[in-house]
Amino acid sequence: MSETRSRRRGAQLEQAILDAAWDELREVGYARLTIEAVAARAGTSKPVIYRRWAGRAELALAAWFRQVPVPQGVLDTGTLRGDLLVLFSRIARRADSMMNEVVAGVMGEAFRHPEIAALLHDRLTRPSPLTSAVETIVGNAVARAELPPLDLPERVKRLPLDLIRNESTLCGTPLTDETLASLVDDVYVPLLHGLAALQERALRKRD
Amino acid sequence: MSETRSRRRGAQLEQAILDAAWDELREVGYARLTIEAVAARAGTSKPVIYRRWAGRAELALAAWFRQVPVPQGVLDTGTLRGDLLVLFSRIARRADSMMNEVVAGVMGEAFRHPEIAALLHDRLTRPSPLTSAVETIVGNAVARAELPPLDLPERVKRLPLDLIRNESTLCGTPLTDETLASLVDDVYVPLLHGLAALQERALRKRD
DNA sequence: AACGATAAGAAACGCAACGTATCTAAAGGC
DNA sequence: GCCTTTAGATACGTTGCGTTTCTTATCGTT
Repeated sequence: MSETRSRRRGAQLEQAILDAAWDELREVGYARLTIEAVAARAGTSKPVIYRRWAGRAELALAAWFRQVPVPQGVLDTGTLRGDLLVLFSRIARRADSMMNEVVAGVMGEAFRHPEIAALLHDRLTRPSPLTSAVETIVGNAVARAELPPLDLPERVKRLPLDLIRNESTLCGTPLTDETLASLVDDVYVPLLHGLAALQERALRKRD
Repeated sequence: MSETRSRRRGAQLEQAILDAAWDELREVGYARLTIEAVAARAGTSKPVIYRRWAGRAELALAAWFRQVPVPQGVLDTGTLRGDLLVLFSRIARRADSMMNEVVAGVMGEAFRHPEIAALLHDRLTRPSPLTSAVETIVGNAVARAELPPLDLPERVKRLPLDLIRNESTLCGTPLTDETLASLVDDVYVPLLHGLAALQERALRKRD
């Protein structure tokens, strides 16, 4: 056993810690994440971690944010509903792997630490590959004349993720196809039609 | 100091513990809830609590469920949007007092304890005063001919609570009036119109 | 190449809360 | 008034916290 492993510093060490934290998150989840375990796994010690992050929440968020979202290929099933179903299940698949438990756990602490809440909120409301996927899908539907032209409020672009996170955090179990279908059929598609109709109506009234 | 306080048992003791747990929840939140503090506050001891509940999550849920929702007076501002705004802000006011942090915290543990997830899910999807308030409001709007008649899927009845919980858990801070207005104007009202339109369209096609 | 500032790594700290086990004596059922 | 149940008290070992102290490897500078 070589005791000669060189002593890491700076960015290299930071990466190793974040990798270890991510692995721990995947194995035991946020609730059982301990600084000590992360330190052990990264082959370092607690003070090194505490010098960089204030606590579990910051560390977990840093580890999470570093995982770059895999850019997803464009999709076009030919119908709005079909595209949305694919999008929703992609989100759900990615979501239930990890995110929800981390989000839930971190949120619990965000209650007392506004700066953590801010980090989290910022991350989850920022435009993302996901919101632009929504734009593309709706744009395609409009081009197909499945929908009248419409403006998407930011909140509506975020809604798929919010719906899925909500559902998935409450269930614990992975979302079923029926649930995803219900989100699309009972909520999102009607919402898009309603938005388009109301915007059209407002436009007509203005003339 | 009278050491003669009678020794409570059974239901009476249970109430006292749940009251103490609820008070602790309001004071320090779920993240800092400790069994020891609850025991101390209730004037009892840890084993008594562990004999009844398996851990923090179960205790917190029990304390929460026991708090009966205050039945709210009927509301009728004369418009769908107005009624919804009142409803949403009522929910938000009640929600951010406690619920979110407990839900977030419990969800963090639900990840590893399916039976807790089930309890929580059951509680949050069950018909409630809230879902019937939605029914009433929408019913009134239909009666006023603000909306065509429509069936509300269960998911749509639950949506106001879900939207507010989502927003409120992410923000940490109490929801602003603008946020509530955005939920109503960008999401819920369009959704109702879209649902009505699609249902109407489906009906017409069937004939 | 030697020096000095920086920061990693190891160890130990007191603290808080965990969940459990043991014991006593008080309450309620019969 | 006996007897089963169980509340309440106490103490236990354990875990992880967040911090402190100290040694020494690494890096930038001269």
